[in-house]
Formats: sequence, structure tokens, C-alpha cells
Amino acid sequence: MKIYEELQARGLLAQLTDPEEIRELINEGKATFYIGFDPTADSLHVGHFMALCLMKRLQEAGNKPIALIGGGTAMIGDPSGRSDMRSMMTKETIAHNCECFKKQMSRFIDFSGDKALMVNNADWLTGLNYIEFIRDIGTHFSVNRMLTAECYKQRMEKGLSFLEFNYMIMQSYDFLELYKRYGCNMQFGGDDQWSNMLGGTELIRRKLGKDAYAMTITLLLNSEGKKMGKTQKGAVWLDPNKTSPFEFYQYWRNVADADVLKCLRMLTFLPLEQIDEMDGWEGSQLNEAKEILAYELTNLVHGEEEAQKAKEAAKALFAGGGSLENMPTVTLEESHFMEGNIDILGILVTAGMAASRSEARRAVEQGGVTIKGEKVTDVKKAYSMDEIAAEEFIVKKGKKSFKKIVVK
RNA sequence: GGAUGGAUUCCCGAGUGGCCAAAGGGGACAGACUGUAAAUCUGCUGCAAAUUGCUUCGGUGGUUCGAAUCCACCUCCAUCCA
Repeated sequence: MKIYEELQARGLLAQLTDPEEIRELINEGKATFYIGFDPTADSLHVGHFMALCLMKRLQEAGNKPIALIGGGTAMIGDPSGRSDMRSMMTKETIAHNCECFKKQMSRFIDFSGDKALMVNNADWLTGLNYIEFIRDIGTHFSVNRMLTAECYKQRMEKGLSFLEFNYMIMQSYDFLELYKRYGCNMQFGGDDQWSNMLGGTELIRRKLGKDAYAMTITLLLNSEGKKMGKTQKGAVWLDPNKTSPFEFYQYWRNVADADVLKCLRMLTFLPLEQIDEMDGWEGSQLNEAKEILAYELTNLVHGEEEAQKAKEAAKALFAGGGSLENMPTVTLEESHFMEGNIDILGILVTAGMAASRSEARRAVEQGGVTIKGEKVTDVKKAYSMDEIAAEEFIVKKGKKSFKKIVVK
């Protein structure tokens, strides 16, 4: 099975400008393609992960990826899929984020030799001369047409600033620039980028008379139609300091039944035959598929050792047995204790399991807190330093939140 | 530049002088049921030394015994006119 067919079978392809041409291009390994990443945070998240996997897959098939970091476009902000304006970021923040992105990407993509490139569009965008630019590029864009694009339509109701309106033009210009500099003939992106991407292919045609292609990746939505990789607390990050491998593992361990197979197909590198076998699984057997999914993804992002640890910890907590070694641990310092004691509310707050003492109090009052297997009913219950240090001090809040407490 | 409408807690949204830490819904959290799923039901949802105290309704001042609510100025947003 060639790469194009594989991508299709995994359900990754959404929209393509020219399916036949693209198929030939990537199957022959003749594509030089780019994917843009806006450095809006200091870590990549699950949404980017899909794009990275795609780059990896295509690179393995002999194509050349360019990772474009949007240091320039980040200063504008993409209005696609947003109902309100982005808050503006400072140049310093953007520069910092770009650095973080670079580090993380190197884990997935082989940048050695000439196999892949990483460039920053700030290199060509920040120096642009306004008059020259609008004469040169602006003439090729019809406002009437731009307004019919889906990404702007949504914003017509809420309001759209001229700044953001320019995003599409900037992104199109990126494509043109990459085509000229590196012979980049294809762009990939999330499905919400479609109209921005088409802008680029058209600009290249008008400006250079050449063909370029665009292809979008299916957005990973859960069965409720919401973007996956987001929790209430924010995105699921790839940076272990922002989302620990254990949390990362748990996120995938807990996906809804309806989403497991889709995730396996779209996110993992497991052979399709193996995934197809799981397709018939139901009930508790489907639970195993979730374990596989969680393990595979943690392995990809954090490595085998971390994946194994997360799996062990999960087993220990939920199924009994397994090792308690690798459970997320919180270390208390002497300053956390008042006269040698710390109360239950203090433990919950310090461990990050409750945002405030009030919240912790509620959890205890409702019978949601267990320590060393025993339910805590007294809000005022306190523990001494020795008690905590003596044996495995496991705090459980609710069904899925566990922390091991140790004393420094 | 002019006219009008608006800004309320995580989100949507009610509240036009005390009965307001602020209705209702969503979400989150906790409990029951379960498979670490979904659905359903129940509780809960500003903070704290907790039958009490403190801080919140875009911002700053003011009126009042008392202001989310009235007044002045400011900031931001939307719609229409230019």
C-alpha cells in the first residue's frame, strides 16, 4: 500500500485541490511540502501532533517536509475557527515560543542532511514594505472573494479587524515564498485552513503561472463534534512539564468508545490490519483498545520508558497490582506544615488536586477523598510529618485523580 | 466624526436602589450506576480562621444609611449613518 492510499485508509485526508496529481506526487516521493505552525504557546499540543505524524509519514515515503514556524503570522493571528479576536502577543513571547517548537519538532522529524527544513516566516514577512507589498501581492486578491471564505463568514457577525483579515494574504504569501525559495509545491494543514491554503495555490498560479497543491488533514473531532486534545484545563501538551506522561496516557485511556478506532487509525503507526482487527471489539474488550491507544501515543511522544511507567501506574491505581513506583508524586516541604502537621485540605491544595481550600472542603464533604484506601470524612483531619513519611501515602480525589505524597 | 445598543461569576444569560455571592442553562467537580466509556439520577460550583467575615457585576470618581442597579467621565465591542 502506497502512502497516499494509506493516508486515505486512515481517514486522514479531508480536502484536496487535485487528488490525482497529489497521489502521484507523494507516492513518487516528489513532493516538497510545508505545514505551518503558529507559535501561540510555548509547547506543541495534540493538534500539532497529527501534523507532525503526517510529516513523518510523508518523509518516510521520500518526500521533503518543511516545517514553517509562523513567527511573522503569529503577530497577526489567524481568525479561522475563532469567534473573537486573539489577544496580541509580544515579539519576545513569539520568539521564545518558536524556540520551544523547534526543540519539540526535532523529536519527530529528521532534520539531518537535507531531509527536512525548518524556517520561520518572520524572515520574510517582517521586512516587507507596505506599498510594495500591496502593489505586488494585494492586486491578486479580491475582497469580494475573500469574504465568501468560510473562515471569514463566521466572523462577519462578530466583527473582524483589518489586521486579521490580512492573515489569509500572509499565509498565501508564505506559500509563494517557499515555492520560490525551496521549490515547495504542496501545503498541508488542518481542515480549517482550507481557504487560507487555496489563497496560496492561486497566488502561485497568478504570480508564477505554476501549479501548486493543497491538502487538508481531517480535524480530529470526538463523537460530540468537539476538537480532541483539549481538556477543560486547556490543551493536552506534548511538553512533559505541561502535561505529564501520566496525564497524557490517561487522556487517551479515557477517550469515548466511539472515538477509539478513529484515534488508532489517525494517530498511531500501528499497521492497519491490526487496527481493523480491533474494529469488531465491544464492551470491555474495547477497553483494551484504549489501553493500546494510550500506550502507543505515550510511546511516540514521550518514549518507551515513560509509556511503560504510565501504564504501570495506571494499572496499580485502577486494577490493583502493578507498581506504585511511577505514580505522580508530590513532595511536601517543611514549610507546608504547621507545627508538624498538615490538614487534609492543605494536602489537597498543595498537591494541586484542588484549586482552593473551599474546593478541597467540598470534595471531602461529598465523600470524594480517600487516603491510603480509607475515606476521609472529617474536614479538619490532619496528618503529622512522620505519618506521611512512614508508608506509601496515597491521596485519591474522585475516581481518577491520584497523587503520592512524600516528605522532603 | 454622528446616532443607537451593549460589557454581569469558567461560558451563555437574568437581574434597573436593600430580600444579591447575584435566577436559569451549559460546563467543571463530587456521589450512585458502570468498563478508568457513554447515557441517566443526586449533590455542588467566589474566597477564608466558615451558623460568621471578606472581595466581586468593563474602569475611575460621585449621589445615598445602602449601588450590579442612579449620575459623571473614560475604555472596549456591535449595528446604522458618514
